[in-house]
Amino acid sequence: MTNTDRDRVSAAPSSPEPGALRPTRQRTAVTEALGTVADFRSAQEIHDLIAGHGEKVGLATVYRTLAALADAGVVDVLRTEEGEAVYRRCATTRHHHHLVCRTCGATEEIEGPAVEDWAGAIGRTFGYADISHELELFGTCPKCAGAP
Amino acid sequence: MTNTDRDRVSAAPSSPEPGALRPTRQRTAVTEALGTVADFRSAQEIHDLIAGHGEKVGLATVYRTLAALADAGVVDVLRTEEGEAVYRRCATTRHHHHLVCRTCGATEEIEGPAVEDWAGAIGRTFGYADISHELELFGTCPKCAGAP
DNA sequence: ACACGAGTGAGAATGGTTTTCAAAAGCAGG
DNA sequence: CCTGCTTTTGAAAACCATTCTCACTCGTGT
Repeated sequence: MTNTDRDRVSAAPSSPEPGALRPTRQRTAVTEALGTVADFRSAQEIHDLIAGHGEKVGLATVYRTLAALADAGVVDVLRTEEGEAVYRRCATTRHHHHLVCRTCGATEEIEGPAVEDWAGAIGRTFGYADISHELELFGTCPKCAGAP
Repeated sequence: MTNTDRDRVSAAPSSPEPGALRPTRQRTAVTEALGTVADFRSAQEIHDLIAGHGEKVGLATVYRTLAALADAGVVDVLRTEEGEAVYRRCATTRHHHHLVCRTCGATEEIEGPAVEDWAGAIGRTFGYADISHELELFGTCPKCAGAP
């Protein structure tokens, strides 16, 4: 139920393409805010970011927009230890993972073909189909390790 | 306050080792409930499970006990897509991962020394210290693939 | 049995996220 | 520039998992 499942009415006189989002001031503000930061941010932080920039966008709209973007694969979502959702616009839309500094939040995008293969092999071993996986690394970045 | 000052005991008589949990009816109920299921369950589901068994344990206590068990490494915790925490008593307390059927929730415990090494190597490459990682596989188990 | 701290539970509080719904904005055609 | 239709928005309320509060009970060592 967390899906952005809109009922696309086929009776629409001249309905455009399905799934086409209307470009609005608010949505622009969200994507721009995402562009100004390099690490994962919560919806509320993004909301504050926009506010600090002078614009005013409702929190609900930020959540909606973020969900839509995540849905479209434009942003990556992951959950903090506490279960809070954090978002980040990634350089690539391709499948990849992250190495996140648990102190400052700095993030590196990483790929691991070996892991992908390994996951597939494990799946086959157990007879599981349609294997997918979630993998995130956490650590302390050089900067934070140097100056605690 | 009627301070019966005779207990000037600096070495508290009744606080021996830290981390020693007192065995109570409630805690037994929780661990037993965990023993009757093979897959990951939410705190509330476990609470219901206990209730269905005739026992009555407060939800808050279930949460507390689960947290303690997770803390002790006796149960594994992971987050569902929606951010809900789910718990499972695993066969081993050693570090491992899971292959979870996304249809029926059946779970296999898996180990991947190669992945551990890979994670460490990645960390070193980027100069990150104290590398840890979260990894879960999802798929469709043979049973569910056969009879949808 | 006694005392005292750990453990418990009902309900309130928290806090992130979603929903509601009426008003505002977009879009296409007249 | 109007008109009718749909999408989007936002403030506040609803939701819901989880945690906290606090008076009370239980387990344990003496």
